[in-house]
Amino acid sequence: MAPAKNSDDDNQGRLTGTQSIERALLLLREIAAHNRSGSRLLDLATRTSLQRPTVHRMLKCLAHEGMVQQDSETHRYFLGPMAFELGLTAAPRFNLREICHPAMTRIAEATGDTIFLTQRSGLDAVCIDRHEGTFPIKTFTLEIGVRRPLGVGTGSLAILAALPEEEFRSIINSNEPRLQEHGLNGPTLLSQARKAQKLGYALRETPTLAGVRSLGQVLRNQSGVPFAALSISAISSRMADRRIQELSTLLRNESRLIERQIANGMEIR
Amino acid sequence: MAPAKNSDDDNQGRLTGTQSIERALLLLREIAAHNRSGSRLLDLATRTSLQRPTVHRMLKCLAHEGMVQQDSETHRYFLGPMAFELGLTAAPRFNLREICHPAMTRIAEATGDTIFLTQRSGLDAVCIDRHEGTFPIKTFTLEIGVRRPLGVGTGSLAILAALPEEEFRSIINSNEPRLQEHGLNGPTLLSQARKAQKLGYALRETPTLAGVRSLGQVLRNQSGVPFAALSISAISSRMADRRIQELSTLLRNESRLIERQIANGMEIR
DNA sequence: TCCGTTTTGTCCAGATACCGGACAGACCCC
DNA sequence: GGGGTCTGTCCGGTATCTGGACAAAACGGA
Repeated sequence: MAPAKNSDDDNQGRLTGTQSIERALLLLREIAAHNRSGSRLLDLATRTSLQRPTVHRMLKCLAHEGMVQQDSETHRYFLGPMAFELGLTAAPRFNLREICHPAMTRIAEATGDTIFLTQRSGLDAVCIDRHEGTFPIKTFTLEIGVRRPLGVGTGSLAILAALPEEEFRSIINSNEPRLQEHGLNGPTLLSQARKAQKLGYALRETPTLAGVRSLGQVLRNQSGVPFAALSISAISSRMADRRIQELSTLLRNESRLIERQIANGMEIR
Repeated sequence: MAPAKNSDDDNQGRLTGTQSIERALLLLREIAAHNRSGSRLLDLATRTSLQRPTVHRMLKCLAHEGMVQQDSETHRYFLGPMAFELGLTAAPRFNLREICHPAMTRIAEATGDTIFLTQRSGLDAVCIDRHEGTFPIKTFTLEIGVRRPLGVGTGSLAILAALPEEEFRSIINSNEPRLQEHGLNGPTLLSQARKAQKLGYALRETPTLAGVRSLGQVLRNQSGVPFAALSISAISSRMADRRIQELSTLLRNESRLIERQIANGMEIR
C-alpha cells in the first residue's frame, strides 16, 4: 500500500526524520528571497504554510545561532552574519570567475567581441573578469576590478533591472548623487532599466563613448536573486538589430548553463 | 521544581523545541571549519558528539537542500551551493568595504600612511579598497580591483599564513607557476608565511620596490576562517622596528573590532 | 489617554517525528 | 578472501517537536 500521500504537491523525494531541518531551510530560503526589506513573522508563516508558533520557535533558534537576525525596531527578520560567513567559506569552491571562464571563452571565440563578467557588491557592481575577443577593432576596455554604482555598466544595468521593484527603486535613489559623474541620472537610468526588464536583457549605447553598443544578461541564483551578469560590447556596426538577437540568445543560453552549474554544485578545482 | 538539568555543560541559554536545528547548524559550522579538505561522516560524528546515524540522516537532508554537497568519490562533505547563495544574498547587509570604511579612515588618519583592504577570492586575493594617508611621500599604489595569487601582497600574505596548514601548502603549490612573474617563488613565500605565523602579522620589504615596508593583519570570521586582511605600507624610514610594534597593535585592534562587528551583525546602511 | 486591532511572544499537553542501537553493504589493504 | 574501516539503512520507544490557546506588546485612531 502506498504511504499516505501528503496533501502537498509532488513531494516524491520525501526524506524521513528531517522535518524540522527541512522547515528551517524553507524559512531561510524565504527570508533570503525578501532580504532587502526583511520579513515579518506572520508573512513568513503565511508564505511557508507553517504555524506561527512553529516559525517563531525556529526563528528564535536561527537567530540565536546567527543564521538570521531580527531588527530590534521593526521586528523584521533578515539573513544573519553566519549566513554571510558560511557563504564566504563556501565561496572558494564556487568561484564565479572560474565557473564562468569556459563560457566566457566560448562566447569570446564565437563572437570575436569582448566579454565582461560583473558581480554585484552592495550598491555597486564590480567587473571581475574580461575576455578579449579576436576582432581587431577593440572598444573601450573596462578594467577588471572597476567598481561603479549599479546601473552604470551594461552588465550592471542588467543586474539592477532584475532586482525586485522595491530594492530597485531604493538603489537608484541611494545612488542618484553618484550617477552624474558617470553621465547618468536617476530618471534616465530608470527608463533604461525598464527597457531592459521588457527585453529580458540590457542594451545600450555606451553614453560616454559614441559608436559602441553593449548587451548585458543577468545571472540569478536558485532563489531568483540576481547577483552577477555577463555582458558583451562591440562597435555599433557589429551590433545591428539582427546580430543583437543572436548575441542575446547566445548570452542567455550560456547564462542558463552557468546558473545550472552552480545549482548542481559542480566541482571546481 | 527546577527543570531536569541536562547533563551537558553550561547550556544556560537553552532553547527548547529546536534540538535538531541546533544540531544541523552545529554540523554546518563543523563542515565549514574543514571546508578545504572536506569532512568524513565519522569525523563529523566524533567532532559534534552526535551519533553516526543521526549525522547521516541530517547530512542527507542538508545535501538534498543544497546546503552541503558530498563528493561522490571520496564521500566527503563540503558546503554546498545553497550556502554560497545565501551568503551572496546576505552580503549586501555585510558589505566588507562599508564595514571597514571607518576603521580604515581611522588608521589612515592616525598613521598618515596608506591602508589597503584585501579580500580572499579562491587561490587569489583582490584589493577591494584603499585609503590614502596624509603623509606626502606616497609609496607605490596598489590599484583597487587588482587580483594576484595569494601571498603576493602583504595583506594577501597575512591571509595565506593564517590558513590551515594543509590548505596553505596546497595553495602555494597550485600557485607556484604564477609566482615568479611577481618576483616570488614557492620556498621564499613559504618562509615568509612561516615568519608571519610566528609574528601574528605579515611584514615585508616589497620585493619589487626597495625602500618600502608593509604590514598585514588578517581578518577571520567567527569560525576562525581567514577571509580578508588590512594592510599598511610606507617608506622604510617610516617603518622602524619601534613603529612597527605600534602599527601592528593598531591594526590588530581595529581588526578585532571589525570581526566583532560582523559577528554581532551590526546594521549596515 | 483610552480602547480595538494587529502582531509578536510564550506555554504545555498530546502525538509524532526523531533518535540511535543494531545490522547490512561497500570498500580497501594485506 | 578475511579482517578492518567506513558508509548507508531500518525500526521500535520515547524524547522532541508541534500547534491550539492565551498573554503581552505595539500600533493607531479618536
